[in-house]
Amino acid sequence: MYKTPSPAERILAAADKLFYTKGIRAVGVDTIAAEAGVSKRTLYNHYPSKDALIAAYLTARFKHIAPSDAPAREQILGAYDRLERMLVDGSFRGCPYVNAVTELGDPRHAAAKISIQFKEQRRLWYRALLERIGAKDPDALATQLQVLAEGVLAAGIVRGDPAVARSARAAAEVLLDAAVPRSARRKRRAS
Amino acid sequence: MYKTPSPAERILAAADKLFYTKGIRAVGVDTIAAEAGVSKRTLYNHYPSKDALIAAYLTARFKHIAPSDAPAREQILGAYDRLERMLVDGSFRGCPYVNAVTELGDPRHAAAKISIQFKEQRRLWYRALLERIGAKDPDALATQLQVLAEGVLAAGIVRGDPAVARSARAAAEVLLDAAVPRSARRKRRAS
DNA sequence: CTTTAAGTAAACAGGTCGGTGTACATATCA
DNA sequence: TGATATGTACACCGACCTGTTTACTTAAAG
Repeated sequence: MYKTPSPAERILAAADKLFYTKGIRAVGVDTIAAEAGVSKRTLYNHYPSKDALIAAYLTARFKHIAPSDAPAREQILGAYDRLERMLVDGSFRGCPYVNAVTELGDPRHAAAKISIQFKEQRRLWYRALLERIGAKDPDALATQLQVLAEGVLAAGIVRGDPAVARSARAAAEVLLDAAVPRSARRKRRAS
Repeated sequence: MYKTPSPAERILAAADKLFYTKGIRAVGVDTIAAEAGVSKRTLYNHYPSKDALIAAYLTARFKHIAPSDAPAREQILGAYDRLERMLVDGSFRGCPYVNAVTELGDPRHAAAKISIQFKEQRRLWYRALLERIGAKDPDALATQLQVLAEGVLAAGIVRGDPAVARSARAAAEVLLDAAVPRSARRKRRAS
């Protein structure tokens, strides 16, 4: 059923794994080529430079969150549950976009632009859900919820305690309760 | 009045500036020696390795927050105001401890231990203040406030919008209001 | 005056990095 | 069959990295 992955796909998969877990600057192109089971020449035939490979790596991680019909509050709080699951995973290394900007330093690098786009996409996801439940000032609250998530990712790098994610989830609940008008907070019955 | 800084001090100052603004891996010891106006030999006489210099750089940044008699709530919210000021500064590059762990990757590096200590110290600073105003569950709330701050630092790396810090401050106010018992929230009169 | 400590300048050692050049193998398709 | 595209294997380049060595200069202390 599954086609054997093409060289380009294997290269990207190897780059994803190594760039994320070891760090972009810590991994050389030779290592990626070896991990992909591909010669360095082939790697450079598919990606003209390491920078291009970095950009492809970040773009490929740019996963859109599947739209869902679940209650908005559940979806939002679910994001923090996912963070908690990421934290317990041994290969957790924080946010790949923040890491890339940190490691590369240069704000003109393509990675910087991709990272900004990703963060904004996430913020808009929060905001759309907040508008759906009629939260007041959904724009500011979306920023707050995302900063909270960002904080979990950052804190998780230095000490991956999943309790941090649970605390953030609890904080998000407080913020939601304070911003969602009482009329919209009717009890949901089991279905 | 000011003594001319010793070589060791100049080296540390140069390392601080370059490590923070350009990144640890992006800066070589030669560059630091040149910036300090010191030969490489002298640098290695004071710091036996780059790793030792990195550790010294992080330790030197380990500033304890000056204890203050100001109201606890003011002190806590003031932390977010300081974040906002950092964001507008052009040389802002996020949290040096998180950056170091990200850039070095190795969790056994001395930088990792130093970073954990720093983060825990900050968390305890929040907690002590929260206990003083009788917040309920000061331990969890301290974590939440710190995650919020951490999130501002991380978000500021990819897009240094100071509005993020203001949003975080507002979120902190909501969290504080929800956790501080009504009895302790008596109006403070102008003095 | 001489000794000793601490500094400079510059070359060097051994290694890794990103990236290229060359020669050879394989597979597809006209 | 033979042309073309795509792959491998591997040596090679220049640049830069951490860290060391050598030889020379200062400056203060006994």
